[in-house]
Amino acid sequence: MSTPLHISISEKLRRQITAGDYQPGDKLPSEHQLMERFNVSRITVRQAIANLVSQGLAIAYRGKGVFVTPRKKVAYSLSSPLVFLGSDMARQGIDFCFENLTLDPVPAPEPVATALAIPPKAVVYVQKKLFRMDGAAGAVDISYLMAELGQRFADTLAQQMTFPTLADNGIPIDQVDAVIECTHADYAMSGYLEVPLGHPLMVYRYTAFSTDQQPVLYGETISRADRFCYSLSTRA
Amino acid sequence: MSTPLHISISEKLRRQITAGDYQPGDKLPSEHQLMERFNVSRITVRQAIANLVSQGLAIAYRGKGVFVTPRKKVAYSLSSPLVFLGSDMARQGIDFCFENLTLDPVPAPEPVATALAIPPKAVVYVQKKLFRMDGAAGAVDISYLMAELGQRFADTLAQQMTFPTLADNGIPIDQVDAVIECTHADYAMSGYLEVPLGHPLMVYRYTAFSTDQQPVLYGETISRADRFCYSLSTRA
DNA sequence: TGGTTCAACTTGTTATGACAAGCCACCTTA
DNA sequence: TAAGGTGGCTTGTCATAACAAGTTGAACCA
Repeated sequence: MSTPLHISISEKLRRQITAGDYQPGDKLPSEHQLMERFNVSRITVRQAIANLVSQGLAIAYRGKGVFVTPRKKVAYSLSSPLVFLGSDMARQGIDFCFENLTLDPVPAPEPVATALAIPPKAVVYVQKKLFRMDGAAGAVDISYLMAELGQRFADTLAQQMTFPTLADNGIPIDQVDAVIECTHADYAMSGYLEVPLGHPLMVYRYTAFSTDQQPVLYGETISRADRFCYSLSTRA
Repeated sequence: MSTPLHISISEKLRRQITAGDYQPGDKLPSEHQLMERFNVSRITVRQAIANLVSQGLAIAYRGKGVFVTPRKKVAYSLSSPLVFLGSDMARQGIDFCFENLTLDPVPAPEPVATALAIPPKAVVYVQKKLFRMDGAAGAVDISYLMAELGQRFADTLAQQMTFPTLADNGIPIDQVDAVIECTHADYAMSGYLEVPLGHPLMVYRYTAFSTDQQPVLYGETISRADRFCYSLSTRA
């Protein structure tokens, strides 16, 4: 066997997890128990557990133990971006709500100004929202809205999602250009989303256009990659 | 200071990276040099480097050193999934090619049978392809093709992408349903994609339908999350 | 000059040992 | 009974040590 010990141990545990010997939420044997079971040093056991954690299969709590991570992901449909996110969640049996963190006028940063086709440092409204799924923090949305719209709908935006707010006031969104990528939690995000530093995140970066092809809204939805996925359907 | 040594060291290095002291592609100091610079043990240095790697900022190669990860990501457009992937790459100035790893008839695993609406264990053709961008392994595609199609086009499939092969033979793809999610490299994928275990990956899991609404192809494109992102445009 | 060998340098694996720090249940005490 | 402390469990941090294995370039030989 030229495969490292810690690999063969973490693979053995992985198979036990996927086979159902350890259910989501179950506690794995302690490091000491694994040392005896596999007759290896603690370093090797810890490396094996680190492998599982880095693969998103387990999560360790100091003083408590290592637990199998719950599995199910929530799908966010991209096929019709105008749908209220909450209804998407409700259809999957998830209790969805959002918290308005901030809503302020600021000078537009460079990428925002480019996306919205306005001069750099022109005033835009930036809104930070925290999305909760079944009570747990799941995603943060940071969106930049054209100044006149932000000012006009400030009260509503704090309580209702952005797309419905705009649509209700005669500004339907016609097109959304977006990019999906993967990043890691920095210090700020690890605080918002209650995850460790470096935890994998998905970023949905979008620019929304109104019916007259004018960019109206630019933003990023940053979500826990272990909780979220995106679904879409494309036709020729 | 109650923050662990390895955290403060990796944060120091992270700041140097983001400040540009170490450019993308640059080699970081060796473990030995970092031990002397910070006056700590090798365990601590290795933990600090592991932090950077888990945050996607660096990548380690045995015998060579630790390097700052290159930053630019290649965008894969999802708006028209029928486009030949290579032309997407070429437009971004990327040299694209693929290697046929395997192409074999196998009994369909359960999720494949469900997606293709065939009985479990019915024969399908599974093809593994390795995508190379500028020579470096960037993505693996594992696709399952209905048996009669796999048998008919086996020779062509080893040299040409699947969608063009089907289209050239009168089987155009009309609709693609897909899910995008984030996972981590297991042992097999870390070998294919030349990344460390646990490296973040993006999965594009698709079912392609022909014009008669019949599922024809099911598969997963698994790509390095530090190299790839997905772009899409949706209309109301 | 061309090819091979080898030494030095890199990261990877693994052991042993020690203490810190978080969590929890049990036991003592008021 | 209720409050608080304590001990034993857990994972986290960090040191020293040794060898394995991949990479590279310089020295050597043909």
